[in-house]
Amino acid sequence: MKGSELRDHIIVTASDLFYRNGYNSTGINEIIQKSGIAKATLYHHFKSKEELCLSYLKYMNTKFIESIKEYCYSRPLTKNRILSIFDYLEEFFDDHSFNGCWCIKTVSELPQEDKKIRTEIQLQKKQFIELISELTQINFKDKPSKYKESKDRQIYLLYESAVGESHLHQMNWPIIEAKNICSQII
Amino acid sequence: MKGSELRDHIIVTASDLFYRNGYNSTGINEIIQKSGIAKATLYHHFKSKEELCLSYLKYMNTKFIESIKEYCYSRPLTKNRILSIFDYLEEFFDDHSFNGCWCIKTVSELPQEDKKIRTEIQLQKKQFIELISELTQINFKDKPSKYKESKDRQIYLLYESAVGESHLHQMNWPIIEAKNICSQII
DNA sequence: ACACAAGCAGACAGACTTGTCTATTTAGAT
DNA sequence: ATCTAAATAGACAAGTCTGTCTGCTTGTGT
Repeated sequence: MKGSELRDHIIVTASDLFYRNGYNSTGINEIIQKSGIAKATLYHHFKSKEELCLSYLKYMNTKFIESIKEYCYSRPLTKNRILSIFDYLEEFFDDHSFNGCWCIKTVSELPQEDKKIRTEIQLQKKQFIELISELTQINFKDKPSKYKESKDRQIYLLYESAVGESHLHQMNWPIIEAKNICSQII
Repeated sequence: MKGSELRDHIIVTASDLFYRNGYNSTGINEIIQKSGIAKATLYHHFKSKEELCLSYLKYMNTKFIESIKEYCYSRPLTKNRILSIFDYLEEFFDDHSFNGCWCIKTVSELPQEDKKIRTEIQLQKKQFIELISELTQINFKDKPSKYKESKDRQIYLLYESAVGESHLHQMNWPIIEAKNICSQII
């Protein structure tokens, strides 16, 4: 395995563990064991566990944005296209790997002082709102831009609660209800 | 200080630390130091840190439910009364002690296997939905009970995202937008 | 063929963690 | 006044954690 491939391999392995079992509950030793690498190798590629955490968040976000984009853009360009974000979430929820929002999980485990992680997460959320904004380009066309901005944020809120609450209650009604609200406000 | 008073004192101190700095980041030694008690005393009142965690969650919930009930029931009994839950949240948000949802925070830090904590949290959320249901008794009166149940859950979702996202972004627009949506669907 | 970078295994430091235990003192109830 | 239960301080066990370091092996480019 070449250097950069190995780095990615570590990120994938660590991401799976962080997302499934939590950041603090996942030790460096577990990561190197599951990755099949030496500890010195890990610290050769990442200067600290926190840097690995940042890579984990970025990896999850990249995968998510690419995947949901592909899913939603394959839908017909109508006012209802935005609703497909909830269909995407339902498929993700049914997947055994679903474990809620990695941003919320991670931020909950870290002290507030950790600015690097917090700004990365806020960046990711902004990026997601931007995606929503693209998906609603056909909606709210004759309304002022302030209005659209507000609507996009509202849809974002609905999606976020659908993720968090479906995970918390281990049921899919939050996704269905969030989609219902969304169809009312678009 | 009498026995039960001391127990409550420990819970209050621990709750402040857990909520502010996180469950895993708060050690037993910090709790006893801030409480001004001996370690053996803590373990006399709580058999483990997990039991103290459960007391923390119950304490936060009791305080919250009592406080929001008092706030909302003082509002006139109209269809808009339910909107006051967002006004309550805004006041809580402006308070320096606001740090998001303790349930989400705690569940994010614990392994999934921890059933005791998870069921307590699901219980608290059900209790909160029940409170919403009381506040919307005047709304949806002529609709079937299934319809009201659905609406109550939707309002619950809006409140939850308002809590989580206002905390994440450190801004109050999620509260305002959630309230806006709510006023549209009631 | 040789050099250098990157991998390996794992010991180790040092700082944390929860929970137990001993030994002593305090305070309230009968 | 005496007895019992609960408080105190703090050492300690047994384990966790991250990150560093040494010594050795492998593989690739020139």
